Amino acid sequence: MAEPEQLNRVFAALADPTRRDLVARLAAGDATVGELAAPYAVSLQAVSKHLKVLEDAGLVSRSRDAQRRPVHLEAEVFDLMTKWIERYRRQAEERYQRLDAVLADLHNDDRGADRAATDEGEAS
Amino acid sequence: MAEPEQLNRVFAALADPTRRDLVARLAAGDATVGELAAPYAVSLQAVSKHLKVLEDAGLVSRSRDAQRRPVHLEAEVFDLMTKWIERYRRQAEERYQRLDAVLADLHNDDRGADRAATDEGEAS
DNA sequence: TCCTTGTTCAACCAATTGGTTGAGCATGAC
DNA sequence: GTCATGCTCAACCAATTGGTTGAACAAGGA
Repeated sequence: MAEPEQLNRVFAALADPTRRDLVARLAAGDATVGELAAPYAVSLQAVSKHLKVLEDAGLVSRSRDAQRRPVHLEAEVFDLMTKWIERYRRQAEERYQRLDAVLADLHNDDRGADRAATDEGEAS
Repeated sequence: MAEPEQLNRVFAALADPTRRDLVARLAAGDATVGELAAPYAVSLQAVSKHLKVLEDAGLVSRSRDAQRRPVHLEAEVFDLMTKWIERYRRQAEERYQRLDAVLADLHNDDRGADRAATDEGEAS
């Protein structure tokens, strides 16, 4: 899958609180669709749909065990997101630091100018 | 804003490639709506809507400069996402490590049993 | 073979989303 | 005041989404 398209799907998948909760519970271990659906007020079919969304995003995989379809979290996909996020956070932070440096320089120049003026005043 | 609701909005906001591109460009510095809209094929109003989604998610803020509305990236919100992601990634990784340890133990036991059996064979 | 269990598929519905266009508003320039 | 600029608001449209129910499928147990 193209990376931008996968980013679309992963972010969209995690935009739903039910799906985030599914991911949270799957981090503790694999589970079947029935087990996953039990705590929610919605139908089993709705949960099955949510799992399909997560699967299409590459966040989970499903195998087979008799009638059951155990669901497994594929945590590597998280890296795709954190890489994207960290890249721009770092860029923004570096920009702030440069801005701070410029402001600090301006401040120092001001203080330097003040001190020079004072020195001149004292000398005159 | 409640944290789950903000997570909904932030993830949903970044699920759109145009909005991710806006964030990427804003990481390089503030910009006006017109500047941001220029490279895209869509109308200025569409970009304005995208910026509203990013603003509602807390990802950008807008101030005023005469007729212009400079847009500014609020990079702190990224932390909310990375905190959520890292929590479950760590949990999943720890689980894998425990599983590896169990498998290694089983393997050692097997080798131990093999060796014991061999020893017994050799001893008998 | 038929039944039960676990799950998916299909059709439908209401709400949301991303886009459009046209009108309107805020602000500085004349 | 009038005008131009930069942007938002409102109404609308097609496509997508999250939910429903009912039917169908896959696989083990009686």
